[in-house]
Amino acid sequence: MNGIEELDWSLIRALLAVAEAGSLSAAARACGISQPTLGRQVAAAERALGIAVFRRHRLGLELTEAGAALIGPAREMQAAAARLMLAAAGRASRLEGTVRITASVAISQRVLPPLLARLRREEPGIELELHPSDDSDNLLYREADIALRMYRPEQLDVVTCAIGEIPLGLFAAESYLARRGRPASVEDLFTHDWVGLDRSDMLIRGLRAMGRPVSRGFFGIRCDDQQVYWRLVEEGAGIGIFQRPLARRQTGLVELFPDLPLPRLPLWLAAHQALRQTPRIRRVWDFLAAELPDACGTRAPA
Amino acid sequence: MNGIEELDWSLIRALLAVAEAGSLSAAARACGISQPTLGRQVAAAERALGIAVFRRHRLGLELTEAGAALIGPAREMQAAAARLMLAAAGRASRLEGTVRITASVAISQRVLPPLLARLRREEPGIELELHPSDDSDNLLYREADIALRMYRPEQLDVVTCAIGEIPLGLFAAESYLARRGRPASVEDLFTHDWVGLDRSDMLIRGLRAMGRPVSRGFFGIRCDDQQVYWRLVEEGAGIGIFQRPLARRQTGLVELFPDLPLPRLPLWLAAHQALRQTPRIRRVWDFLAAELPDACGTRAPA
DNA sequence: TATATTCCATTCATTAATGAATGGAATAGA
DNA sequence: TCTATTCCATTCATTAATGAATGGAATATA
Repeated sequence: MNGIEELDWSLIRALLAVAEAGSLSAAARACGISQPTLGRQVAAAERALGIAVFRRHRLGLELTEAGAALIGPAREMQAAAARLMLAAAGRASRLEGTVRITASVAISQRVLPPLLARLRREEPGIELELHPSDDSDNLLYREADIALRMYRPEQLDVVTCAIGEIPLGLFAAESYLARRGRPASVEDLFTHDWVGLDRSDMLIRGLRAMGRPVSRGFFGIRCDDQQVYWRLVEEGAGIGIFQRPLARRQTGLVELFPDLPLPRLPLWLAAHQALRQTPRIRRVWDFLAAELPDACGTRAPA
Repeated sequence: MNGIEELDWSLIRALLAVAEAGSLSAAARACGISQPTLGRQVAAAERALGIAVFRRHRLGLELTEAGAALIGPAREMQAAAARLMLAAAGRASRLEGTVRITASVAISQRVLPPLLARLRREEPGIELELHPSDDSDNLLYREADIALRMYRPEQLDVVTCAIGEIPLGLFAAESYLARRGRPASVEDLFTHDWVGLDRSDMLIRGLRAMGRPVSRGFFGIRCDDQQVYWRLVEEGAGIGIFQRPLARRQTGLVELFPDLPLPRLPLWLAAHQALRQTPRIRRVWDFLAAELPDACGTRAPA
């Protein structure tokens, strides 16, 4: 290739990865290649372009002024590449390839495994990647094809489907109740130990809506990590609030005041509009839309 | 690399090259790689994208409908890559690297060698590529950094510099004149044999402007290839018209009627605007702008 | 001060990509 | 009908790219 088309486009992508990650090692990890390889690719790009794109220092690589001038076009290539791949995905007709799903940690652990196992049996050509995450970051576009979210994503170009509302319930471990006694009334509930959340104010807002304003200090122990939250309640650290259908499957947990009106968690399925036309993603979407209401207990028993 | 950034960008370029060339072999030649390699790259891209980008048939590869949807984004990547490389070239500060020059065959052979040899001695860090071509295709953007043209390029973004006008002269070989006698008058000229051009009508137009309209058949022998044209006249095939300064350096050729008013050939230097700011290209440009008027005889003797 | 961590750069063995050579198919022209 | 040409696809040897391992430097921490 002659003239200005000499530069291998893959090298441009290497430049962009390093510019974004700030170091060879971090960029190499993100790209799934080795650090020496990426270093060589950056060096090759610099030789081909005739400029120093980065300054090397201990904590990584920093764009030179000349290098910074390349980032705009590199990003445009990236966006165009994304469009190309979306266009191709929209034309793929086989039920093959990878579908990446992101969902909360709780749902990833307690709802999706049996469903996805079944889906794999029904569609052996479709490979599934499950990314548990409680981050509310918008992962949808870059790292997942389908997202399960407890709020309605409002990003442009994203298609959403309401699965239902997940009922919540108060639960305590049998060991806790054996030690502290079972709350005799709703008022009594608030004399007990609770497990709370650290940075999230979800529980505080929920209790305020019940007419019970509390502060962070009300929760003697707090943790945002859902897995750890479950373990704390299971071990008798206090009363916790869970998605009722999931907690009812957990032995050793007792529901308190099942008829107490608690807020419900909405559950939405989301996918990028263009990707959703891809047969494999369409298949997974339809499967989840059909199966999740029952699996999450969002549908009243018939 | 996760998500939609999985596809090696170099494969996209391969797709584009084949889409534009219409066959693996032609695209491979244009890219300077082998046909099997390109075939593999296209196959790898098709596998990664999960669609058939091309239909193979005897005379090459034809875009499928799905493949055609990819060309827009691929072209956008190409444009962005070009912008990136222009940005980099504008930041290169060393007098190093390759400069590609295109000029007519005659000038490439008879004018530029001594000049470029000298430039190489003055600037050993600059590598030069010379592409002789009589094509009036716009090669400027893709295959050459600097072009010498006998017309003023009017493409947008191209900077031009007038070098001067090359005087033309009528010449014949001594052997021809020994055999046919020297033309006694201008009228006598037209009873002689002439070497003409095949597809180009330049000579016909020139003679018409002299009040001597002739048809193609007036030239008993015709060839568009400049090298062959020279050889034919040298071998005594007939009278030819040449750039006077170049022909005067050729032993064995005699100029006829030096005072006969003939059209003159304009000579222009052209470069892409953004590229011309690159130090090495700037250096070559300045050198040629300074040296070419004398070398081509476009400047009147002081 | 010693240890741990993270970074980039280099070496060497392994793997992947490439190109030369070849074959088969289709078409045009003598 | 035979030959020449151009195309894509395949095989095998060669070359280039890659990754594991390693080393040195800089910084933070016990």
